Amino acid sequence: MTDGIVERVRPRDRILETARDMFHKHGIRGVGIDAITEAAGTNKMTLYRHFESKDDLIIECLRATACSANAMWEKFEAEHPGDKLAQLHAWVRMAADCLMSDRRGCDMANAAIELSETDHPARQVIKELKEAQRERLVFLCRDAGIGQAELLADTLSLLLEGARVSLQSVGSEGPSAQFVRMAEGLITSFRAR
Amino acid sequence: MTDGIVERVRPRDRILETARDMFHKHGIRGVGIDAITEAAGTNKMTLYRHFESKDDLIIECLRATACSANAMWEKFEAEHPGDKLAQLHAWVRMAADCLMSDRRGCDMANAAIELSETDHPARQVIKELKEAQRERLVFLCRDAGIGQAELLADTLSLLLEGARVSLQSVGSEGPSAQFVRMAEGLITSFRAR
DNA sequence: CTCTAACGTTACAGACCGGTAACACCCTAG
DNA sequence: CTAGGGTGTTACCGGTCTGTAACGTTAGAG
Repeated sequence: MTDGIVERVRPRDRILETARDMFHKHGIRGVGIDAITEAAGTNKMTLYRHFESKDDLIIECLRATACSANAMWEKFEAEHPGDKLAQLHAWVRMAADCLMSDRRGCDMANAAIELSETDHPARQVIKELKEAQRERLVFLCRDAGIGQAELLADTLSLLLEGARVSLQSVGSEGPSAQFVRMAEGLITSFRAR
Repeated sequence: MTDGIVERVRPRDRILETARDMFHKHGIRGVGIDAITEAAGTNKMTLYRHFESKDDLIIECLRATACSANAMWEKFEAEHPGDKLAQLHAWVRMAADCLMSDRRGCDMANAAIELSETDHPARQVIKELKEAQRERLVFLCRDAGIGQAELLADTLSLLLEGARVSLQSVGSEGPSAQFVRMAEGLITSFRAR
């Protein structure tokens, strides 16, 4: 009955990882506390000893997602140290991989849509984290020597956001299939200005 | 106790309109049958006499939304008969108005995100209706004399989809604020090719 | 070994959900 | 006037949800 290494992981981390995975796959409102704890190999009481409420768990999941995103940015810098343009192309590639390997878009955006209450505690977190991502992309474009850096960054942001949503409504054969072509075309176009 | 004209509208239509409005504002999973019937000035039994289930009601709401969208296209043609390029610009203006006047994006896309089950009956409807919208935009671009019509149409689609999602996560000051500039820039760029 | 803190188990509260049954009512077509 | 279809009312079913209480168990630090 030993689950080996898995059992060595602290319940809190197991809950967090399981919740992230299940929220991502089935949506926040589509997953209950019981389902999470069972999948994490623990129980409801333990969950509520580590998280104040489901909303609190949601927020922690979003923070963890933001953490993963930040790790991506560090990977870009590590793989192309100093070469900001190469990092921008790496961003496009990463985004495309994300579109191909996963049919459920961005956790932040999905959460923002699901949690329609304007005063939901997660909304502020989503906004902050999304703004941070936007800023990083703007800086990357600027440091890559692109004139209208903000406009390119915002355009790329909307394209990716749109592609991840389109993927969920019309599937992988829809407009999102052209994402790389669009993004690379835009970068080329902006560099020529 | 007479509600005047409102009372003259058949319960089915009142339910449909109310459900559309509430699903749009609060999300599908965020609105219950009881809340809809109460807001529509009727009751649960009457709803279930006109709709097989909540899923059925959802689907009918989406069809109604698609109907409204089709009315938009006819308005473009009526306002700029034969002038496809003007109609394309009208599409951009319409999209921008939509972004400014409403903080909750596209009902289809939101539903696709909320209804994460891959076999949900609404998914097929969403896909069909979204594909129809895509086709109309492609034809419009083509008839406007644009060479890479599919690519422009898909890019504009993703931009709008992304803008509507971004609006919900970062608000109106985010990347979506630049939507018109992006769209018009793209049209100009594609026309020059 | 003992003490303690984390964890597990069971049961339950209270609310809400989608959906149905039975029955009373009203308005209109004939 | 009357028959009947559409509508309203009430009560209910079974299920699921978040969150809590009380108590038993385990494992590691000292």
